[in-house]
Amino acid sequence: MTKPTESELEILQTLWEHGGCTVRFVNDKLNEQREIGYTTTLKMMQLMHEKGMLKRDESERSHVYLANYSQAIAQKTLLDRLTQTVFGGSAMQLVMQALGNRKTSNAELQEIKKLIDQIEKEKQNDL
Amino acid sequence: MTKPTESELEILQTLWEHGGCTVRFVNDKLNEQREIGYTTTLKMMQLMHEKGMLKRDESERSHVYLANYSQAIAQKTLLDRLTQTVFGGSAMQLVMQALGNRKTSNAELQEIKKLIDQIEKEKQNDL
DNA sequence: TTAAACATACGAAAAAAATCGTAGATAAAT
DNA sequence: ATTTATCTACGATTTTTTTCGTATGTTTAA
Repeated sequence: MTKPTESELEILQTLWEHGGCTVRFVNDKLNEQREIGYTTTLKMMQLMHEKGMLKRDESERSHVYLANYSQAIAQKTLLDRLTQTVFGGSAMQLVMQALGNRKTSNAELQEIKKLIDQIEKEKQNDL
Repeated sequence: MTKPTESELEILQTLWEHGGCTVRFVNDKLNEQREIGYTTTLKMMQLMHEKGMLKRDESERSHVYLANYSQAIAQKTLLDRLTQTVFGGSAMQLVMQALGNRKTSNAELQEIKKLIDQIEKEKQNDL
């Protein structure tokens, strides 16, 4: 699957969050962020469908679109790319930035620690 | 400063890593990744210079370019955006992915733990 | 001292991404 | 039963990004 553009991501985001959506719904969502014409969104989603990035159900007059590109894959792909392009390949640096630059709740911090412990344990087992 | 495009990032990356560079040098670096003509890179860097994204020293025949857009800012900007667009705003999720999806060394994991402890302490002080 | 290599500037063009108008069909509202 | 609103499809157009050829001047090397 070819990497999504900025606009495509906006749409995917809506679909990831809400599941199956009509063009109308997605367009309304997008318009909460910025002005964008209905047919623009429509065209966009049609193209994404042709590309195989979205699935759609045409049984009703208002077609219902679904993401056919998982959030998990997008996360991995884009995170990898970001790591390469601005963090010189160091995932650690990225993590440090992410943690430092914003308020993360204590509970979240605990969870991350737990995750780290878990990773360390797995490493032990691999020896 | 306007957000850098993909190609601009490639160039910035080289400059961040190597400091002041000639077009020739940058072009050679880029060609280690993919084929790209010399004048293409030249034009690119000239445009970035006009935009204020790069500085340049014209005292020699081969101009020397420097990033005028800090890696730190790029990191923050793009990380924020990625968090919004594919992680539904959750920095934690991003961190988990980053840690889980790749081999991070023990030393690095320790450092992250340390960082977390530090953040927690700071939180204490703020109470 | 001439030819080859290398540099910048400039102008365009090609490619990619985003935007929208209009037509034609169907459904909803009056 | 009309009018109004809503959909999709289609075809362009606009904007942004990427790419490169050519002209022209300056070193370098033969």
